Amino acid sequence: MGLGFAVKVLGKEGLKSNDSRRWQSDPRLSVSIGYLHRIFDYLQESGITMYRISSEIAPYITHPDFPQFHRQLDECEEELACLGLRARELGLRLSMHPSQYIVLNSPDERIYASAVRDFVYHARFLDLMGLGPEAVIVTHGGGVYGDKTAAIQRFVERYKRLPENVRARLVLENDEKNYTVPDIVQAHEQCGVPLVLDNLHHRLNNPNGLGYREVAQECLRTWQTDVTPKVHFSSARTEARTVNRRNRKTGEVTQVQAAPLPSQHSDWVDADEFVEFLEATAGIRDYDVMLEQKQKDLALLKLRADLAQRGITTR
DNA sequence: CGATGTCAAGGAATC
DNA sequence: GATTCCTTGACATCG
Repeated sequence: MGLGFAVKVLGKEGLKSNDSRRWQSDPRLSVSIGYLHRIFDYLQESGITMYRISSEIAPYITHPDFPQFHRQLDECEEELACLGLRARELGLRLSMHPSQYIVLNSPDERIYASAVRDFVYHARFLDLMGLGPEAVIVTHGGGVYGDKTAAIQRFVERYKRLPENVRARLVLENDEKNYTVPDIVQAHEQCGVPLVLDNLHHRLNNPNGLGYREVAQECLRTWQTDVTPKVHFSSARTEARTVNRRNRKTGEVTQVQAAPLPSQHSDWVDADEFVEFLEATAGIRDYDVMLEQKQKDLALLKLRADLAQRGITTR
């Protein structure tokens, strides 16, 4: 089982995950690629084999108002091939996760069109790196718009019409508000999209009270036999945090103990909870785990150590 | 330098 | 139909 983390590196100073300057400063994908090389160095040093690349890696590349950014992939073909070669040498499993604004099933044709543009850019980015089918693009079901069946149907029809290289990488994850595991299973049955199980989202959005084993069985079987399935795992924050709250009228700032929202990610993985998940899903099929904790790579390394103490080894 | 405001983008709830 | 929240981190701006 491989363990991965998302985007931001905390274990080493000065590692940026993308060129995040504003458009006025002419940010560039080539700068981001340089950052990724440094991150790959760190992954190699720390023995981490899975990583989610920032979706902001190519700044403004699909922004309708800034055509000067739209050709960045063409400009960086060689650099991307070189970066991808390195990723393969290091045995990295890479992935991407477009932002919440990318909604394939929106009834608004313009939003649909921009979602396709964004997926096309993500897929081409991974293609230019020469990565295999394990390098997936994760998305959510989108909005419900008052009729979930119709909304799922729209996702399915549009998925079928995506370019082949996008369909080869796009995978669907259950979310904490709209699309449950049974909902995304319905989408899979109609278009074949592989499914990513997110344990925390499942805990928050599980009206039928399904157990980890049954939802894992449903999701893991949706992946081709030659690609290792991926799940998302995170422990929820349970402790209250001290937050500064500003009074709207007076501007006065007071410190308040904020109860955790059930959907907030905790700093660290609860190893007991993780083992519980492992045991619940044992024997179904091998899978990789993308961790989504606040402490990012540090949480991964701590979990790896905690698991090793229990005799469980991870990549 | 620290504090605060802003950011390209959607959806849903609220009025 | 318009406004606000959701949630997030880093950049930009202001004092």
